[in-house]
Amino acid sequence: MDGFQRRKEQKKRNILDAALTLFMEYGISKVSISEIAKEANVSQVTIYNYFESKHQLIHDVFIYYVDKASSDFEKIVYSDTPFPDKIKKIIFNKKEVAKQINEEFYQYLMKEYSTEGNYIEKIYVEKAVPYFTVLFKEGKEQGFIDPNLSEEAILFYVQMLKDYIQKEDVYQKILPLTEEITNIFFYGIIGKQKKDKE
Amino acid sequence: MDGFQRRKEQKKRNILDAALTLFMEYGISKVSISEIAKEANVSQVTIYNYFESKHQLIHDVFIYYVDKASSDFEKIVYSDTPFPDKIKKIIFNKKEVAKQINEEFYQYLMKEYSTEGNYIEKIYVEKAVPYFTVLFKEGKEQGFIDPNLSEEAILFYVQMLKDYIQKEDVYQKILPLTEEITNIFFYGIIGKQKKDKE
Amino acid sequence: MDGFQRRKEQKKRNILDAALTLFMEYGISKVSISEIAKEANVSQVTIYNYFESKHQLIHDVFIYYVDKASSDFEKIVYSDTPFPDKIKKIIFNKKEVAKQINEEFYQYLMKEYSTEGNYIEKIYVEKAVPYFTVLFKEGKEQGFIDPNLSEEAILFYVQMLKDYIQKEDVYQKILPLTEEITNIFFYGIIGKQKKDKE
Amino acid sequence: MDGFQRRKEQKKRNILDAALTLFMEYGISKVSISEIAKEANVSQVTIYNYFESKHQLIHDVFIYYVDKASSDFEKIVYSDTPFPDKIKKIIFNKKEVAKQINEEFYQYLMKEYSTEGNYIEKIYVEKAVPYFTVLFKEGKEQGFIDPNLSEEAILFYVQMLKDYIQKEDVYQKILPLTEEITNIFFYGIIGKQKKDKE
DNA sequence: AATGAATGAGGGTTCATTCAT
DNA sequence: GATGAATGAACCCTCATTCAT
Repeated sequence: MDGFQRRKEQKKRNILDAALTLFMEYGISKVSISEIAKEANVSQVTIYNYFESKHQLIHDVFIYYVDKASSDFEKIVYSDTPFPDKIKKIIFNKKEVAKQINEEFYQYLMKEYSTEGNYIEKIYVEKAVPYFTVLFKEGKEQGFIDPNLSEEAILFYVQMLKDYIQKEDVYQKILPLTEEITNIFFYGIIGKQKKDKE
Repeated sequence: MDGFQRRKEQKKRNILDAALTLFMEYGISKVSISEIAKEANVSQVTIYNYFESKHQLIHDVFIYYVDKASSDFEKIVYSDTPFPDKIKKIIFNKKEVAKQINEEFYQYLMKEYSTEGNYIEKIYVEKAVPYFTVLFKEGKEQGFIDPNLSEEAILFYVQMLKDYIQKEDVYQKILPLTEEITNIFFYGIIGKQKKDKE
Repeated sequence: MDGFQRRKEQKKRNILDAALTLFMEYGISKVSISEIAKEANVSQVTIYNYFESKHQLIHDVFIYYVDKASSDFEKIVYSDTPFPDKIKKIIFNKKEVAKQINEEFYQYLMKEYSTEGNYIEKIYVEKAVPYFTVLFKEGKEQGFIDPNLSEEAILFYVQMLKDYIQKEDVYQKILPLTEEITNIFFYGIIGKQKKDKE
Repeated sequence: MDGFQRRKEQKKRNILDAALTLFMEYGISKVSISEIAKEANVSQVTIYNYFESKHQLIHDVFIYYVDKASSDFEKIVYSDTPFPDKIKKIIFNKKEVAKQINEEFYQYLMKEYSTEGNYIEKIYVEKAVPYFTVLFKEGKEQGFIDPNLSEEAILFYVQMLKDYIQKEDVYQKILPLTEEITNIFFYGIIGKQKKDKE
């Protein structure tokens, strides 16, 4: 990739970054192309030169986001850390993805692309799910996960916790409860039971 | 309340209903005053006569919504049903509130009102939390809830499950996992452990 | 029609007039909604309140124009004037329609509506052709028109002359040739031939 | 002209051809520089290197067009064909110019250049009129044209028929009327009269 | 000479809100 | 009190044109 290409890619990334930041902060429909342009220090038209339409930009930002996020997953999953800590990190560590993803972002994509054969879903599954699979296998082997539980159910559960906690307003309130939440996750609301003869 | 008043109140409710329906279906920013007016069979200006601005309308719709929702809670909490079924109902039963509440609705309010000293939060706490308290007390007495768990933690957990599952797209996917999800909620991902001497 | 209605209709006509004037002067694509708004002394949005889109406005302007034009035809056809003078008037008299119709106007409509089953064509035929028929019958009876000529052919011919001469730039140049053009129309380029025994 | 020059000229022609094609198909204002660039396989800037502005490009395309068209005239006029057939060819033969010229093209030039002392007019007169003159002389000598008719009048008449028939939509409708139209052109709407003692 | 990248100006359209009746 | 009519501001997008390489 020569200098031209590199600078071009850089600018594209600038725009994607600016858009991602704004989308996550204010939602999608509240953010105008002109605001993104200002944030990225380019003209509106430049954005249109790189992305055909706002729709397309949103789509590309999503891909960009999923890429980033799944690469963070990967690091955690293959890191040299005890299983429970990995889970904690995934659920609670906001640093893992630069910032939270605004819910509208997800909603928008789900709606807009629902006609395209769950394209979004497909991408997500391809990129992120494999790492989860590896993680859950580890969890089961080490006795942290009930072997009777399906991968889908656990995936849903982790996803939910993660997504929910990512929300700015929730995050603040939940911080002091981290330990408790983790416990519920592992042992349920009924609490840790003594094992036989333990 | 005389006839005039009553008719006036009725019209106000019509508008609130129309707005709520549309907000939940399409999100807030996608719904225009003109659409609400059409749905409620009044003129746009009539809406302004009752509610100062779109902002104010949204706010009032939220109050209206919370009222409705908490009344549903109340019924469940005080119903003659085993504790686990109450929980299931709260988490999974979509009927409890007419339709799902669009996420943007929540987000919008959280953001718009965050400056107003968590006004929304206050309302929610006042209306809905008391019922949860009653419910959790019951749960602890019957041994379904670890007595060491704080009310906040459980509340958060229930809320999260409930909110998340309310999402249209999630709901469909989760249906077959209902049993498993419930199990995780009660016993954690580690699964049901045998109690001593049980 | 009460006062409200009348004023509304009046405003609609103002807009149609403004649009017609501008379209005929500058063509369709060169005229922006904002210019029409300025010319009609209303805001852009008002135009959108009356006409759904620029497309629709153009369409309505066309109907408006055809109505006006055919009413002018009617007057000429049923007036108490010798046949040749009627023809002359139709072809040369610009006053008959306020101003010339810009060619792009016609083209635009033809293209845009070609999918709608020649809607434009239908309107034109309904409104204007009947008067031509009356006129040609008169011409044939009085021996001014070769009885072997089909109505279509003559209609085409008159139309063409009329349209062509309506063009601003052509009109100026043609004025001194009026007599000659009329002669060619009646007697062809071969000129007036003596009739038998005349 | 060396190789450089020749290649340069070729590229210029490519651009002119591309522009002419597109203008005739879609009109002038609907065609963007970027589309012309794509059609001609050059960059937008290259177009600006050869032609100062879109305005200038349009102008040059017109010259290019008139050149082409008048060369077609020339061939017909000097061909070995009876006079009436030459006329027919000129009026009805679309092949003579690659495709019809979009009306807007003509209009645009007429308007834009009207301030420049009828520059367009001048070019047209210089290039095309001389051939018409030759033709009409032939017509008069052979008795096909009334010797009392001025050249201007006949020129106008032929031009008009030609232009009008060139229109795509008109052309289709007129085809079955060719014979009749020709007759009207030669003998007028009054029809062929018997000559004395004929 | 040729191009990819960038842009100011402007176009059609929608929206929350106000005016006038 | 209720409404039809009107609007300023903003949005997405396109275009002719220029900059930088």
